[in-house]
Amino acid sequence: MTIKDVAREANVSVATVSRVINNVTSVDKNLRIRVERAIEKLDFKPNQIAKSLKQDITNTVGIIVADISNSFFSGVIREIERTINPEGYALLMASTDGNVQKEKDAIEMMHAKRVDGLVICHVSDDIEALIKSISCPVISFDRNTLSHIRDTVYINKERSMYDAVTYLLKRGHRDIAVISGAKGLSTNFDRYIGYMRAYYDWSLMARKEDLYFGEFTKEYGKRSFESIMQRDHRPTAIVTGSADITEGILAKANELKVRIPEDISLVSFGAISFQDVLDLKITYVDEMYIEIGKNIGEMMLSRLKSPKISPRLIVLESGIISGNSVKTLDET
Amino acid sequence: MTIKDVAREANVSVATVSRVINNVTSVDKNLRIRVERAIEKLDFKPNQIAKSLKQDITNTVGIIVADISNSFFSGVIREIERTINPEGYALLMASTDGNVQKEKDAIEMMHAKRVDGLVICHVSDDIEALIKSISCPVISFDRNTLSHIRDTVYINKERSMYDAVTYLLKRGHRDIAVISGAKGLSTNFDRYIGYMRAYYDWSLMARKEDLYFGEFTKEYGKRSFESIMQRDHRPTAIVTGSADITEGILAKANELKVRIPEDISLVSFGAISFQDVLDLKITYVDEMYIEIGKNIGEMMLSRLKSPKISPRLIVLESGIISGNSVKTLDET
DNA sequence: TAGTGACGAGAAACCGATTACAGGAGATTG
DNA sequence: CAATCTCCTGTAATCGGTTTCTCGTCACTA
Repeated sequence: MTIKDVAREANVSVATVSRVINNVTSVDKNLRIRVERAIEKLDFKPNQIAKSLKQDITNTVGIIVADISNSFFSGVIREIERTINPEGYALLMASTDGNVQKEKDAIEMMHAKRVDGLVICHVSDDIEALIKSISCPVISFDRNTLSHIRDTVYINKERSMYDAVTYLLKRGHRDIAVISGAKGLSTNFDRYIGYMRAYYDWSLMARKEDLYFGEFTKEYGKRSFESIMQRDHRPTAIVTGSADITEGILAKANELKVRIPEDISLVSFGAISFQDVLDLKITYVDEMYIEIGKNIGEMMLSRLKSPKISPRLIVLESGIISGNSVKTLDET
Repeated sequence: MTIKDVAREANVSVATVSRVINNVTSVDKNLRIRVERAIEKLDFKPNQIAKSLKQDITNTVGIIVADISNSFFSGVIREIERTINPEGYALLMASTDGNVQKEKDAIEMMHAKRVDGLVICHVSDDIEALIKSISCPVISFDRNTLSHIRDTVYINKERSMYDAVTYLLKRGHRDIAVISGAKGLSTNFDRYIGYMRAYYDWSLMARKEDLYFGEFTKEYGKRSFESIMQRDHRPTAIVTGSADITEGILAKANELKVRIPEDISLVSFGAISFQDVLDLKITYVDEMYIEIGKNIGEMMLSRLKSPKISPRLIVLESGIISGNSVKTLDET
């Protein structure tokens, strides 16, 4: 079932059929009706692949993240879809599991399939050459790409961490631990700098043993928290790097009968989904996945319309939502 | 940058380049080397679109669900991806928001893009004609498609509901409410039948006012629970249709200071993610998204290899995981 | 040495659409 | 009324690969 069959059925040329379908230039009314009848009769559906080949447009945007079942990513993706779908774009997705090779494979696959645009939350910095070699617009998110001139959307994590730590310092905490994801990610470097800057501004020395940079997982949250609880000298507060980590901490705290905030205070990056089920309201930094997704989607649409405009950087400033997971300490 | 450029650079025909790339038939060693050098030098990446057009194979599987940010769906999708990625398939996704028109659009889009296979958790039964018209294999999941002969993967929800209700009946409950999603979905019809069957077997009459069929959302869970709490004659137990609904109930119960299981017992379809944070362990029916995703992925791969074999139905039997959210009532 | 077969490489058709180009019919103008 | 212009429509090229077909070369056999 191709455009040829329709042309034969309607007794016109394939060109005319194509013109009717895309209603470009005026077509004689009678012919148009004949073609439309034929299309209906044969239940003809144009082959996008052929169209894409000729026009070099696929109406597809690729998205590469570590794990689509992570609620932050799936939230962002959902919002991107909501934004670009009305304009006719579909979403081709790939997960990397944080694996550099998989990430490279995913980028090559997206290029091979000629996506019109690519959204990526990259794991490795080793992909710049690859990205440069593919010709479509690329938007990075949740990662700072200082040196690389490219469209980017992210939350100012340095600022957020600075605010979170300052929030704790103001309430008397002087020994604050950080539990976050892999050290190599820019998003964690940003957190590190924010932490150090707050300590610097308060003329305090940070302790190396207070920095836990491992994985953005519930499991890592559990492990780190347990290890903190076994220390002789414990921090009085913890800032986590993601909602998953926070959940791990809460689970382990529940298991070990550690009370929050009585025994240790907690500030989370990202809200946990069951906030309203607990009497404990976690103080958290909003991860704003809806805003991020929307910004990415809109940026992509504008970029697809005008590829030539210079790269833009959208830095979202997030705020702290106060709960009751932080205890105010007496100054001594 | 096309295969022609490579052919010119290597001073061979395009056919030879193609043969080298796909290493089909033997190619002279010298020529092969020349071609490989040219590919490397020009950094040539074949255009999948062109290949797809000729071969009528896109190496892409489509997936259509209501909402990708729903944790059940994103979990299933992740597992599907894990299964089919190693075989070279990518995932094209579309959300429907439970909207019939969007669902139809999504199916047409998938067909236009000529996916090799399609996985769908459909909203409407009104799509059979559409599905039949597209020529690729289609797998339904989490929906019973009694009348339609098609590959299907789902959990036996009738049985699960029967077990859940029986579990409660055995513990002395005689007035059990159900809060679940839209009445029109087969998955809820199945729950309904399971519920009625249990009541029948125990020679009890079900009450119409105990059946809340609305939406699979946290919000609906809250609303329904609140309305239950305002009733004069309250049920002693609730079975929910999804983890989202359960979360809504827990949130509202926390707000209204209703204690579980002291004031009302609860059984959930699907585990909540923060089970281990609470002292309350919800008794739940495992939703088995990993098994579902894996079964779908494997079914799809086998189907893509042998399209002719007759449709298969995989019905997963789920079990009840006991917690402490159900109170045993004294028989009166 | 002529005939046969195997093998490898290039030419060209092909996939299914879009689109540049050419040409015919009818309208407009001098 | 002839020349020119417009407007449609069809023919054929095109997108970038794959694949069939054809043909030349070489080894082997009779």
